[in-house]
Amino acid sequence: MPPKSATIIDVAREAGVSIKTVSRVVNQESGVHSETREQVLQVVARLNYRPKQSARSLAGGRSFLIGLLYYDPSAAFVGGVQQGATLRCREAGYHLVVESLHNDAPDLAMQVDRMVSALRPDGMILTPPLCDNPQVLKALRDNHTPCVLISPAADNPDLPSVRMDDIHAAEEITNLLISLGHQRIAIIKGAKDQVAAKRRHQGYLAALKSHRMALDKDLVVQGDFTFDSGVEAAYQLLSRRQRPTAVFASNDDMALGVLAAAQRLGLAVPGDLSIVGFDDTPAASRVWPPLTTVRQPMDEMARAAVDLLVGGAGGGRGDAAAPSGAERRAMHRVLKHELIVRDSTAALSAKPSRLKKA
Amino acid sequence: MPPKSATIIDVAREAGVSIKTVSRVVNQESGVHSETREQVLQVVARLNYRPKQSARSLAGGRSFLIGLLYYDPSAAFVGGVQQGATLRCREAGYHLVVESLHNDAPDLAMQVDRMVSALRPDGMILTPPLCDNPQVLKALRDNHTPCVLISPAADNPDLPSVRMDDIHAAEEITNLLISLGHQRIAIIKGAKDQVAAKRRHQGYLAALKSHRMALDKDLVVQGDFTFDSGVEAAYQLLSRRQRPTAVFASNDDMALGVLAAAQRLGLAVPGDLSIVGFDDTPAASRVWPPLTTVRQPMDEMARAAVDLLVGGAGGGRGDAAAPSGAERRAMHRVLKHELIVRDSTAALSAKPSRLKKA
DNA sequence: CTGAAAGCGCTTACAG
DNA sequence: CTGAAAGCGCTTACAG
Repeated sequence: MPPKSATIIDVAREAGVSIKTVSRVVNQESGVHSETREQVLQVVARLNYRPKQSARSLAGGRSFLIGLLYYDPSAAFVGGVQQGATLRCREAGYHLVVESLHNDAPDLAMQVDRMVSALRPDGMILTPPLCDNPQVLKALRDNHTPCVLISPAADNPDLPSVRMDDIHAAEEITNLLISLGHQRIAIIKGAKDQVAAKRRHQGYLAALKSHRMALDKDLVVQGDFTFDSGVEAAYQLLSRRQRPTAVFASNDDMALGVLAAAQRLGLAVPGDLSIVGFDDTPAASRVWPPLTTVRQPMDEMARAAVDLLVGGAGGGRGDAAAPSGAERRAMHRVLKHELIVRDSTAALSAKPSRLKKA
Repeated sequence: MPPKSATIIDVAREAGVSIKTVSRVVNQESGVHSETREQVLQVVARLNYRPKQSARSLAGGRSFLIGLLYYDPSAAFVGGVQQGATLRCREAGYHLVVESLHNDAPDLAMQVDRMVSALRPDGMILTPPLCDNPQVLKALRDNHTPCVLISPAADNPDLPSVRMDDIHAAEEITNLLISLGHQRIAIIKGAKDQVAAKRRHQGYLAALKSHRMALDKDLVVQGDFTFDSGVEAAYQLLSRRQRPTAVFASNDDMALGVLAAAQRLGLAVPGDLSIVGFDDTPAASRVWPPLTTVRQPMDEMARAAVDLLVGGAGGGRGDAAAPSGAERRAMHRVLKHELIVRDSTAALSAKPSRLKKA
């Protein structure tokens, strides 16, 4: 027989106070005599009392649950987001419920609705591409569930968001290549329908422009963020009569593809070709040479998202009054990224080597 | 004002029945007249009624929550386990709460206790190394929380578990190398304190033995499952006067390290050296050549774990009667792995090439 | 096959 | 600074 665990009534009885006072102490409300508080705290410890989420939730309307919705579980950022979110949730006394959703499921809205109306999470964290999915957003709004968007395609005026500055990061990493003496710097663009792809391309263009370097259309190739598209793009690029001496792949998976292709072609990296990626995925540091890339502050972004949700920032309820300017700024946080310089980049060598046969 | 969502009372009123009958229909209990059932179902649909988890949990003692505890979020298997678990949970009407824990945190037991006594999950899924941590197990037992261990070091007679057969998988992949004509097959062992490392080593030895191949101690090197340890082990191995022609790294991260080292030394893979790993991590197929490896059926393992928990298999309560033989077998499931043959392995070439200079 | 009552363990709103 | 009462929305026993 599971010996029933202590309830608030047990604590109240033992401490000789009302349950309301126990509740006050446990919830750290002010206005309790410090002696009374101590008294209660001791009994709480002795009985190992822990308020039950279901009872608090039913009575108080707060579930102490935060939801995390994601699509592709293997996407570079999901792991980081989840890690940051669980940790921050624990600190704040919340718990993280995760749900893996297909972005194009026909019953997507219903799946979200089911989860939200059953669990009543106090907030929801959405990752791309779900954070840009109108169906998901509507289901959440209909249920009056606050949410925070991680790296949305566009800042939604009504919904708080957290992201990094893709444009500047891309500009910086391109600048790094330029500062190493590279003139023929190719870019492999990401999936057409993803805004991150567009922003990184913009950053690349900005870097060239600020150095008054002409854009060579031959050095711009379309990819789709997959390893295979990186391989293919690399073959295109490296078969040109005038090879690029550096490639900026819009994410690590594609950069890994470029590296693989270069190796097959017998090109030395970084000797014959410098390569940079974006994301700092686990694989980026498990190849040789390890990739120079950009680390997205995923965990910090997730922590910030949790803070927005539990901190009573209150944004995203959908029925709130129009936010003021300052509120708007607090609602859209941009976090600092980090340039990770490793061994896949080097100064342009004086005389580029010939293609060795593969 | 959030328009209050429908409660069981609303449904009962509209359908002209008692709330108990609504409860029966919603919970799919038998013994309701089919006309009544239809009637209720219609109202449920019209009002978009969904029972609230907190109320069900408080009244019924079931939370419809399953917990997943993990340590290293970047560990190869965590992603797969989580994916399988969320999906199966959704099918079963449950939700997955995740928690990232440090295996050596001083307050580990308390962290587990806090989560469990607050949330009262109906079951808990434990991944290595937490599934072998006595503190964690004790905290769960004290709270009478059923749990399932994923790939535990040893089968616990009282606790259900799900795992794959590491020994046979290692034997098979070693056999693959042997069948390709390799005679000098090195192994890089995994972390000393992990049972998977030991089992894979056993499988390697079994394969050699069944082919009456002598064990060359020089070809057995200690690693610790990290990329760096793979690099280091490879340098040791490849600097021997008699190089191995194939390497079995006990996991993909180390195999990637071997690949990186081989490339630095100017060895062709698989031409000069065949490499196999274990895990089928994302990175394994994002390098060139892609790695031959073993896929662990993580998602299926997680699904099986959820089934054991919600299927009322009832194991793991810690206060149950001693299980019978058949029960014991059902409690310890072993799932089928898969050999993934890619391009990092090839038949032994007639004349091994010399070391090119790096 | 159906229902009336009690109760799960908390918080809210109100009093004092 | 503290407490008595009501109620959150369900399920569990129990009746019939």
